[in-house]
Parts: sequence; structure tokens; C-alpha cells
Amino acid sequence: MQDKTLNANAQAVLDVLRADMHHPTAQELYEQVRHVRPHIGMATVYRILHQLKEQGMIREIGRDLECRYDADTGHHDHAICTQCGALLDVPADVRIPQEQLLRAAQSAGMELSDYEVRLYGRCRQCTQQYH
Amino acid sequence: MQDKTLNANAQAVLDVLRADMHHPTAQELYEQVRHVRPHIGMATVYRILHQLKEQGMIREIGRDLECRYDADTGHHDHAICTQCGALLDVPADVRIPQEQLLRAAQSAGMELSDYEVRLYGRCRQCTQQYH
DNA sequence: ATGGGTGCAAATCCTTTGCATCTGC
DNA sequence: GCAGATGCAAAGGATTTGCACCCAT
Repeated sequence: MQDKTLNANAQAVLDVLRADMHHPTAQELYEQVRHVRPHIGMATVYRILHQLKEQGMIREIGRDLECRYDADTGHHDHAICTQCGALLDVPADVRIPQEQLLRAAQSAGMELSDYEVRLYGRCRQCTQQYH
Repeated sequence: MQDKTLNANAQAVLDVLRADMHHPTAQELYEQVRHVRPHIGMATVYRILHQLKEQGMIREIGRDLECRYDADTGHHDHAICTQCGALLDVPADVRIPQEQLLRAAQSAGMELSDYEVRLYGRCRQCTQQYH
């Protein structure tokens, strides 16, 4: 698929990403894209990734600005504000039947030891602030 | 609660973390702990956090080594290997009823826009490798 | 000639490590 | 004294930014 709004570099990044099912890191993408566009720089790859994400064409997984700590080691879900970055506990956890978790883990070939549900959206403050 | 295996610095970090319901970052913890132990250094805070985590007394949230990218913007769950760091798609997604998600989001005061289920464990390779 | 896109290098942010010093036993 | 813990500073890895340059318009 081609997108007229993308220049050659951006198209190359998108093509490589679409062809790679392994959720590459920026570094891995950079190395692959260089086969096609040898002069591209890391900074450009990052700029393009942000731009593609902005346009909703790709998704970032596991970007966390910094690590947070929690003295409550019991299982509970977390809500993350996409606007201010707040990380909140979810009082009314989502309940997922054990056998569904196991089935999902099995489908990925994973020996399950834990899981986490993350809810993304805007927290109360941010919702009120911008009506 | 006091733990005899902890020294004064570690106890101070744990106390502060237990008193702070906001999932502080290491930086925030450091600043608070300094009120009690003015000479403590950042490195010590990190060392203690690792140690506490090792002992299962605290939990890290949202630690990701690096950011990964995905051209599939549709909703799907992810499985993360705690041993090798592999990030896999989960073919048989966990299904959570919409109204349960909304109820959970509401309990946290969050305007829900997206969610993610993360399964943690050992991937097939790692499971086989160390039987 | 003008503006956006680019590469490079330097800067930044969070975290870890090396190392000399300090501490309690 | 000795082993472990500590502070400081430097290193490290991922990402971002500043800036001069280049190219198509």
C-alpha cells in the first residue's frame, strides 16, 4: 500500500515495518531501512516514526517515559492518562476468566506467569481541563 | 510494617513508597526519601528498588527496555517474555466485555479510549531451553 | 530564494556501573 | 580489619534536538 502523503524515506520505513512481524525496535528498523536508503539517519527514522504514529498509521508498544514503583504487589489493573501521563490504580479491576488467559497465552506459545490490563484515556483532571 | 532484613535506607525507601499511592518514579522517591535520609544518593535508591523487587516486596510498572513499533494498529494483545524480552502478538485475544471495560475505566475516573492486555511469562524458546 | 526535510553531532533523560570511602561488627 | 553498603561521578542506551545544508519548488 502506498500513501501519497509520505515521502520516500517515510514510505521505506513504513514498508519495512509492515513486512516485519517481529515488532522491531527503532534501531532494528533503522538497520533494515538502510538497505533501501543507505543515507538515512537515526534521527530521521525517529522523526518518521513519530509522524506515522501521529497519523495513526503505526502503533508504539511499550513506550514508558520512566519506571514507576508500587508497593502493592497484588494483581491490579492500571489506567494511564495519555495526556498527562498519570498512572492510576483501577479500583474495579477487569475480571478475565483464568481459562481465557491460559488459552490466550497458549496461542502465543507462552508459559503464563502474570498479566496486566492497561486502560488508556484521559484522567479526570485532563477531561475537566479541556471540557 | 518493619522488616529486619532491611537496613535504614531500604526501610526508608519502602516506607515512603508505601505511603505514596501515586506510583512515584525513582526520581520522586529519591526526593521524598531525602527528607528522611539527606545523604542518600540516587544510585542507592535504584539499588534498593532492585533489591526490594527481587524480594517481591514491590513491583515495577511500565519498565520497558526500548520502544517497539507495530504497523498493525488494530487492537490485539501482546505477550512479553520475561526472560529474553521477546514481544509477541497473541493470536487468540482475551475478550473483555465492553461494559466491564467501561466500568473499570469509570472506577478510575478515566475516559477510556483504548486498552491493552499484556501477558507475561516465558516464550516457547526460553521454556524449551531451560526445560 | 524559500521552506521543508535531512544527516550529523551534541544534548537529554533515565538507569547502571566503577570505584574509593565509610560503616558496623 | 573486613565485608557489605554508600555516594559520587562517569558511563550507558534510547531518544530528542540544534543546526547547517540540500533540494524541489
